[in-house]
This record gives sequence, structure tokens and C-alpha cells, in this order.
Amino acid sequence: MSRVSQAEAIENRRRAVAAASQLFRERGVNGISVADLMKSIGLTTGGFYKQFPSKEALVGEAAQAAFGDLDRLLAGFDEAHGDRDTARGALIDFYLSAEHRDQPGTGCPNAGFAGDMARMPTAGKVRETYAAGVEDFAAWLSADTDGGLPMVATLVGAILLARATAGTELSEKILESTHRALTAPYEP
Amino acid sequence: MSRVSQAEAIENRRRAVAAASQLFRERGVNGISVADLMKSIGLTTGGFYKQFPSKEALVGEAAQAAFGDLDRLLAGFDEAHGDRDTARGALIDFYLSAEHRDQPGTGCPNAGFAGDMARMPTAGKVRETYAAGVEDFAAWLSADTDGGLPMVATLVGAILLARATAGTELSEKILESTHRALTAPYEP
DNA sequence: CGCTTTAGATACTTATCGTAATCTAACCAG
DNA sequence: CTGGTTAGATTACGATAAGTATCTAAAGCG
Repeated sequence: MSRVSQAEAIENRRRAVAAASQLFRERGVNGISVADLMKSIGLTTGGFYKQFPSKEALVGEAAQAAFGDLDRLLAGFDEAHGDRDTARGALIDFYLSAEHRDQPGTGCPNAGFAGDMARMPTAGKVRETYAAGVEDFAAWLSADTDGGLPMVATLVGAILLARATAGTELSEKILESTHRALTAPYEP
Repeated sequence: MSRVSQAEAIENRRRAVAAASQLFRERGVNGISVADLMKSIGLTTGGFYKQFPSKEALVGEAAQAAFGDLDRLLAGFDEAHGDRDTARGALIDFYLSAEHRDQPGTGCPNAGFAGDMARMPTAGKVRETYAAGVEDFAAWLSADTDGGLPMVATLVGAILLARATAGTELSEKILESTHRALTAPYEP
């Protein structure tokens, strides 16, 4: 096959971004090649460069898509639980779970893209996109954004450390003790 | 030149590990090639494979060396300040500084190796080495290790987020608000 | 001193990458 | 219905990577 309808082309583009959003979080930007990325949605490199100027250009779109998924997830938590406090508690339960640790591809983009973002051009739209995502997450976690940032740091740090130590008994300890600290932080 | 004395060979090996320890933290394991790594200490690939079986084998040694540096740094903080509480405060000041953010190569290995560790074979000596380093750091931060783990998570998460958002005004906010939360956590 | 050993240099193999050029067939405008 | 446009396939290219083989000269043993 070679030419598809405009609607299919747009859909294929979307699927490429969605696949990248997941695979970049799973294996890192350098962990997946353009060829393999396209193969995962049944296409080849030719189609890629008709849709994107470069692989780097895809990183920003993939991150934005992932943050969009997070937004929807957070909205779901808000809907499922009445108030924000309960929703936040439920989110922390999920965030610091073994499931979330073992599913980076569909997990938090703040954590999944952190490593790759640090090695991107300091001045660029990609970093702005990522920073906006971090800020939004902090705003959801706390009434004032600045207050939420330390909590984002704790959550992201815990899940990244748990992933880095996965297979070790320490990994579970990190999740448990951080969960304890976040849900009852003011106990002596 | 070709053959050097045994003492020089040992010293060259040590320098390779030290360079890797720094460059892996700066650019990631995949961000530096064996050839460039050896060039940075004035040698070539030939020498590398006489000392190490593979590049992966170097990762564990590099991490261990970095954790050794951290141990010495912490001992220095203990010595400079009388008690552990003061030393910990000084460490947090440094940890959440712009200098530490901008110097990942000589910075905390818990943060610098976190990204690469997550993509290493789940069962292996490398991860055990890393996990031991995390545990040691937690033990230094808190009397009981389990209590220190959430603080490690917060510190590591904050510095990684600050690096990922470097060049954005959010980066400073992350460092500042996390510093505030860690040094005066029980304020309303 | 002379022989063997070996750290490191040099050059090569093999593999994989991002990207460009060319090709092909079907969509869609006129 | 027809022909120009274009999404995607195919192939090719230039870099760069990890790892290997061969060569060298000095070290260090006797």
C-alpha cells in the first residue's frame, strides 16, 4: 500500500505520537528508533518524515500527548471522588504503587520524560511544554502551585528510585515509606 | 606509546572509571562512547578492552566510584559541622542549589544514575550496587533508613525536575519551594 | 642482557542509527 | 474520468557505535 485518505493519514500521525508517547517513557528517547517506532504501528520510516521534520520534533508532541493523558486521569479522579482531598489521596495510592512503577509507558510523564528532558537544548519549546506539565500537576496537588512542587518532587523521585531499584527489596520500601510520609506527614 | 608500567596501567584504569563516573552522570551511559570516554583521558579503545570486558561492566564500577565520592562528601559535612542535624541542613542547602543542578557530573549519583539504572537488567550486580548506595544515603539523612527514604525521594526528585526544567523559571521555583518544605516542613 | 609478556595504538568488522532520495499507487480536485 | 498530488514503501547514505584483531614497544622477569 502507499497512499491513504487524508483522514487515515491524520489518524496515522496521531497513532505515531501516541506510540512515541508510550515508548519514549518505557525505553527513553534513545531507546527506540524511528524505524521501530513506526513498525509498532504497522508503518515504515517513509511515512514518518512526511509527518514530522525530525525525531526531536516528535519528543515535544509525545510529551504533550502524555500530559494530556495525565490531565484526563486527574479529571477522572476528581469525578470519581467528590472532593480534591480524597482524590489526591487516591492518586497518591496509585502513584506509589508497584503497578505504576512497572508500567512507565502509561505512567506519569513528569517521571517518564524527566531523564530525557534534562538532555534537551536548554532553550526550546520542548522544555517549556514539559515545565508547563509539571506546573499543572503541582497545581492539581496543592491549592498554590509553589506548595505542590515539593510534593511533585517527592512523588517523581520515589517512582524513579523505585524503578531504578526494581528487583531489589529496597524498591518496595521506597514506595511504602514514601506513601507513609505523604499520607501522614505530621506524625512524630 | 604502547606499554606502560603496572602502576601506570592501574592508574589508567582508575582514571577510566573516574571519567566514566562523571561522564555517565553528565550525558547518560548512552551519551558517551567508549572511544570518546578513553579519549577524554588521553587513551584509545584498545586500552579499554584490556581492562574491562564490556561497556556495561563499567557502569557498575562507575556508580560505585560515584557513591564513594558521595560517602567522602558526607563525611566532610560531618566533620565540618559538629552534629548530624547541622550537617544535614548544610547538605540540603547544597543539594537544592543551582550549582548542584548545573553540575550533574560531580553531583549526587542517586540522581545522576537513576535514569540509566531503570533500564538495566532487573537482576544484576549493578542494581544491587545502586540500591546499596540509595540505602546508605537514606541512612545518613535519617537515624532509621526507612525514615530517610522519603527524603531521598524528595531530594532526588527535586534535582531531576530542576534539571529537566533548567532554563525555565520553574526550575528555580522547584529548588526554592522544595528547600523551604524540607527545612521547615511543619509550618502551616 | 635477552626473552616473554602485555598495555595500549591502530585498523577493521558489524550493526544500527537518523535522514534523504526515489518510487508507487491510490486519493481527490477539476 | 483523468492527472497531479501525496502518504507511505523501499532503498540508499553517511555517522557513529561496540567490540575484535593485529601490531608495537616497553616492562619486567630470568
